[in-house]
Amino acid sequence: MSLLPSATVAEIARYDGQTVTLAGWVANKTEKGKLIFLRLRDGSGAIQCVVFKKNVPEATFAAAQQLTLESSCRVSGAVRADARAPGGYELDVSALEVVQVPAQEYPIQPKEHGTEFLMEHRHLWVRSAKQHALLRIRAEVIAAAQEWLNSQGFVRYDTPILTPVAAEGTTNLFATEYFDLGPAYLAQTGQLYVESGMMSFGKVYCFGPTFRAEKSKTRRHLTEFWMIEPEVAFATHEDNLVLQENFVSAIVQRCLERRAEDLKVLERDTATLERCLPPFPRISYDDALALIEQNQGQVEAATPIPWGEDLGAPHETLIASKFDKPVFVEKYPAAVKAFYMEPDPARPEVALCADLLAPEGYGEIIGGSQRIHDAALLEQRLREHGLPVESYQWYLDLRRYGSVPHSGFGMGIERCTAWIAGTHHIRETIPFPRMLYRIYP
RNA sequence: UCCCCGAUAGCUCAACGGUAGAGCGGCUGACUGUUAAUCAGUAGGUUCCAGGUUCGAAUCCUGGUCGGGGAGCCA
Repeated sequence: MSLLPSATVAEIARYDGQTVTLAGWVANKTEKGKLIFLRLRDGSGAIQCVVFKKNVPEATFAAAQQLTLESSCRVSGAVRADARAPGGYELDVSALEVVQVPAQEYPIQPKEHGTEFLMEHRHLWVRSAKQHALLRIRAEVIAAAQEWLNSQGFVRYDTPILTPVAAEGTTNLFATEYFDLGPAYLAQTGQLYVESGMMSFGKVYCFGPTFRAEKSKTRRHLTEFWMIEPEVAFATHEDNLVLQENFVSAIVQRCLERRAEDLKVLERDTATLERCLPPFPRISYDDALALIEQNQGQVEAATPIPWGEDLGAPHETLIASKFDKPVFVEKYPAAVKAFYMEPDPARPEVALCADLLAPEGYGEIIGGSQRIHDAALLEQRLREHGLPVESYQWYLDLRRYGSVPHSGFGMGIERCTAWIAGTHHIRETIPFPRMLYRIYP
């Protein structure tokens, strides 16, 4: 015997006139004497179920009266199109099987709550309509990203989460003891490892959680976030930018196609998303400095900076505000960037790198570069950054045996989702966000 | 690590040194079209913690705890 429903709310229209059994949770209930309205949520959507006292046995009506918010139940009845019902269809209930009525009142009410309260109840909050829509969009972003790369001939190549050394510096790492082999660190990128796969398969990507012990307390930061990192052999910096704009556009367009309902729930203005088609505008770091100079005062704290200094968050906001599509900022001073970035042959003081800034102030969603493919230069950079060259021998090997120019990038799933969904804070784009002052639940 | 803000009923908040309050939610009752229903009734408090000032502290002061926003850094 199965307890599975015979239909889902998402496909209710095809059952018009038929009797079906739905299974789910009570999202809302209104009693009106001999009439009870239940809004039933089944994971695929929500539908209004109507219980008339005269249409059901006394015990069934009594059971319906007992239901409270988030009670679980199985409901049978005839599907009927009704203009009065939200969603266009409702269920005329003929039978009701209560699975559980909570002993205590469900904490989250259909009204305003504070952030702290909601975060404390994150395990329940994910049932709410807005969170449901947001997490569905996250799932779509992930599926779209992987399926698009697969369709382009990429091979998924999983990189380790426990690593012996730091890729981008040592201060922002979570450490743990690894048996008798000393400290191990949670990966803050899969990039170095994925480069080995690039030499094996040509086009690869890794996808998984990454960890940064940064004491960041902003709406753009999590200590644990998910990143997808493609890497391509023989790809130059230029090729890399083309790949990124095609990749991001494909993800956005797929969300527009398949998650229109969820974007509507979130009241997302989709106009800027629809414009998100290649090519994306590109400006150099030098142009960015000029742009900041010309527009000072427009964004608070976006004050002019001397050449060689990295852009801050307010600067990125100002730059992004000048474009109606994602914009690449390329060729940063090599000194402020990671050790593995290839210098521009025409101007060795800048790196062949780019950040992709999302429109509307959602910040940097991609960071990428062409990688150094010369073993001697790479080793020199390791030394300049004070990194232990012995630990990077395997990484240097990649440049000793058939080295080729290659490029890649990393896209943050949460930041990308926050932008597409139009959510202010990225903590809502992952089921259980990990932040500086929160690890529960 | 630094700067700013906050903590009062289950939730969202008010109470300007002088009796601890409202709305929502809960519970009880009424209602055949509700969409976060409406109406009537009802229960519900260690005002984050510790100390201080004062005749008197939710309110002022000091320290702490927890949380929120931002910076730096990054995706």
